[in-house]
Amino acid sequence: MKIATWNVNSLRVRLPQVLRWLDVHRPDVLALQETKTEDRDFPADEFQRSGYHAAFTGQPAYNGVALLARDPPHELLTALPGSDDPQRRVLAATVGEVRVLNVYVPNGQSLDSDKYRYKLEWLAQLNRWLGELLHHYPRLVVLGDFNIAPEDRDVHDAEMWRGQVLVSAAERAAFRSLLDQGLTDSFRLFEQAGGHYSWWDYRAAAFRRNLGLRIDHILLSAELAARCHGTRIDREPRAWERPSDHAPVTTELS
DNA sequence: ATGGTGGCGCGGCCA
Repeated sequence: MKIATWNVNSLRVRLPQVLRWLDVHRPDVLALQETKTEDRDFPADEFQRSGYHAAFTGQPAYNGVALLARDPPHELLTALPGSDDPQRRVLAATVGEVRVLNVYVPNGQSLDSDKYRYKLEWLAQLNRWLGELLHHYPRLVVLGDFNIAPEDRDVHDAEMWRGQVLVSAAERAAFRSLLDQGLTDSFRLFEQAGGHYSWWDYRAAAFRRNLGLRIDHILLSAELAARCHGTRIDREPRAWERPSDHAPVTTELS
């Protein structure tokens, strides 16, 4: 089973790239973030023609998450439990025997921002939900744009980034809490080296110079981690014309 | 050079 995640930074702009990528890689599940698409405008028909069912929760201009799946997704949830947050950042569904939780974690903007406090509170809510999720769904994958580089080796220049948003100690502690509850960063099951990134700023030719961060993750419950054969970051679409600033990440499970 | 690029939507916000 192939499960992938991709922050597309506008599905309207990136639809041809997503269809192209799906056609080549044929994942069983693709989680999208930053669709920036209202539900009534979601291009479900286009994905249907490519053999994918779609589940989605979106809003105009910002946020928005979706799941594309070859088998129909069911038991949909579109928010953190008990949350009345209007920002569309969560989509959970069951596909086959796997529970999939697609997240678009808030960016946080800067450490002195209200958005940073919102990010940490959002992560605390996710952490509070996770124990229950793992209890109910031993085959759980939590994936998406976490907007956190977990360790210095996930950052192109750790000294330059030190203390900034996406790498701060509080964000990393929140990410670590997800792992401590029983999730595994599937990328690190197979690759220990630095220099592997999933996001590169549009500015300053960051991709060409590989000045990136690894902030898109596929986290697996113990049962799924034991079945994981590999997780890779596909840099190819980042080099296409008019790319997303994020690369897709894919994991393979037996 | 507190810049740079991109998306949304048409001014300013967000990443």
